[in-house]
Amino acid sequence: MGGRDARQGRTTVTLEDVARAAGVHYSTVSRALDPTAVRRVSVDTRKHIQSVAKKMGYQPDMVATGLKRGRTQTVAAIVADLGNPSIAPVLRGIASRLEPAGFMSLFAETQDDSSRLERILNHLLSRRVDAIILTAGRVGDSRILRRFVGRGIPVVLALQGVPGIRLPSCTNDDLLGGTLAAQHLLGLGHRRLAQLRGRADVQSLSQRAKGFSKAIAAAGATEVIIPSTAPLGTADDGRRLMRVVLESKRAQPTGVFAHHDLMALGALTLAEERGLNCPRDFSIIGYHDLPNLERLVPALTTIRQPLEEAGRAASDMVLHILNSPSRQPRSHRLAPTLVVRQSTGPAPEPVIQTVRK
Amino acid sequence: MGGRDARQGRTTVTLEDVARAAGVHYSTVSRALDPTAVRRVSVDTRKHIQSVAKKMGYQPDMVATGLKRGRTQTVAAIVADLGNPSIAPVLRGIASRLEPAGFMSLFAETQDDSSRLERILNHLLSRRVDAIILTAGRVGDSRILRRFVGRGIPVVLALQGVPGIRLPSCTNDDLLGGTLAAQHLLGLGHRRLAQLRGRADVQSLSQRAKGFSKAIAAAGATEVIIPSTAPLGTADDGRRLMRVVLESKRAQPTGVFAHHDLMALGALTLAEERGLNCPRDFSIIGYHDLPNLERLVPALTTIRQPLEEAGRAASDMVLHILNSPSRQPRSHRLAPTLVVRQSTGPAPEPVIQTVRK
DNA sequence: TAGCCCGTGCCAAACGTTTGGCAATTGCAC
DNA sequence: GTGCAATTGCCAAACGTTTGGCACGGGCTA
Repeated sequence: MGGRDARQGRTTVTLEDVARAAGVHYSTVSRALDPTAVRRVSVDTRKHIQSVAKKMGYQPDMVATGLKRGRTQTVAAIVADLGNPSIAPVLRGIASRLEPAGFMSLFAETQDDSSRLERILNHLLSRRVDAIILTAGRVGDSRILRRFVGRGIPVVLALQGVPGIRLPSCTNDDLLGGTLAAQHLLGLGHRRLAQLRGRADVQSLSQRAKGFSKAIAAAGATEVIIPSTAPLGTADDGRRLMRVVLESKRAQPTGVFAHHDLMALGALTLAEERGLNCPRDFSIIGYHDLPNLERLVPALTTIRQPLEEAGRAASDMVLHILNSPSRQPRSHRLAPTLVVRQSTGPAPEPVIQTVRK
Repeated sequence: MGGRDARQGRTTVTLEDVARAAGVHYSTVSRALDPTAVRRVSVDTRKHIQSVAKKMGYQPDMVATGLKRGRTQTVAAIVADLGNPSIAPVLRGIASRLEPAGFMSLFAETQDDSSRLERILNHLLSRRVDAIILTAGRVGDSRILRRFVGRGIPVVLALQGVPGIRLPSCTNDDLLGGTLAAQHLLGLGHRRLAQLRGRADVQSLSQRAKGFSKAIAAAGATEVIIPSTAPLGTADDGRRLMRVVLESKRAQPTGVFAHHDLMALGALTLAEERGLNCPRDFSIIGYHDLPNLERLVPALTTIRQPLEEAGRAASDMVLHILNSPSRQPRSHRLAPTLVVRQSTGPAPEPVIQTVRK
């Protein structure tokens, strides 16, 4: 009695405890603490109850609330791969928006496995999560997702769309990204350009390719087509594709666009092993602006996507849907930006480069 | 009637729906579906009910279950920074263990902010999460955590301990890591060694330093002490500390141990800028085995920690506590391993190196 | 054939909230 | 001083599940 933190042990303090302590009925406590039901309880009882509740450390049980109200003030973000360095900023953007709105954000990982996605969605549904933000869509997932949107739980897509289902989404403008890459190289005087492409069946990558090609065509410059593509977008892929470029009999491109920073990295090291100097002999530009790569020599020019903003925008959509479920929000497309570093420079004098073996 | 997926709309199917369809009381359905209550219902009613439930797509509502049972079959893992590349494998290890045990694992991020940690813990508590795995401990957090262990919810620490509170934990053996680094360099014939240290007030880092120093002393070799430490462990820090080494008037070390791969990276580029060749003139070894760095030239020799195993071990502890809350499990300490690549080699001939400016 | 016990299924009370409805109280105008 | 409305607080039913207890019936033993 009179001690600090009188309550102890594993017991949890309920509405009824607060009511007893405050000398009112527990439903009055519930009303006093619910900001939307202000007018049902007088202002001084309200104040009194609030102070008692605070003193007792009362915290509403979201499980009970969830059962009664049908919503749990929780939004889940599902990602394919937590190890992907692009993901953390997105999740941070999500949390930054949801938290002030009174929602908790929880994260789960599919490991790019559709069956795991299904299990996660089942779990979340049975835990009555209020909405889902998905950055992990794969081709076959529309069937699974359809079951859930049918259940009335809002699903918003971030970063990538899911083919086969129409959902509000917030993606990056990869077409513009490819265009920016091309325009940068063209602006430096390069007239023969090539791209090291990622998988054609990934929409974002094919968009990058398209934006790049169109900008080159529009400027009347030449694109040296490399037919093969990179299955994974790793440094090894980059090396392999760059080898194709360098061993081609045709005139070499002086500007290269890699669809992924790691590919650019691999391409760069291979070219330097073969005696070429970047950016003197050729320029290269990557994509993603991966962390920890700024320190490379030469530091990589790249395309940066507004990841945190993508997370924020996706959360805003979710909040919008939860507040006014009447109408679906419009999908966004966010603009990437060019980050110029040392791996791109003026086009070399127009002498056909020969590879020194 | 006869159609596929007769049920539709946003309605959810409850125990009572199943009971009506199966022609039994809903409590019988509950028992038929609960594997621990097998013996209260005959085997054929059981089978019948199960098939009906499956056909109707019944899924128990964990919110209602949670309210009644007090547990939600959910474990949360809290991390400081989702962008830290060491984290994803740990979380994957956690999920891999929890999932087959019937638990869902959810992730949350503190952004290394104690107040956010407190808010997250409150949220999780009010959502009746069954246990918490924390990899985000900071010095001041013991007070916050104490409140939660008092509430009877198991907390297990992974990767790093939290000073000031005794909790079952599963950490990496940094002392051994430092020892391995030293022994590797000593085995290559290096006799003058130095370390680029991280913050002394981070326990894991001071342990690395200690292991390294002790192994050198035990071998009768010389440690060139660099007094300053790296506040962040970035490449910039590495450059700065390496500059101190190279500009010292004393005889240069030939083997260097950086407490973080990125520091090693910075140190390496600085040394090469100053005309030194790695591994001919000096060897360097990092820590963490960061992804995407294998491709560097020279590829970094480093210490790899068993991250996924740390996640698995932490989950095992959680499951153990949940199954038999009587006794606290013993804390683990996991052994890191040495990954030899190209940045370490035989010690150069014993000629005092001079830095070419 | 009577008595017991066990196997089976139903009832109803919780878990901690929210919330519509109603009763009690107050303040006001006449 | 009475009637009325407005204000405030209480009751109780729900949300979907778990689970102790009880009733019923049938098979066994005596």
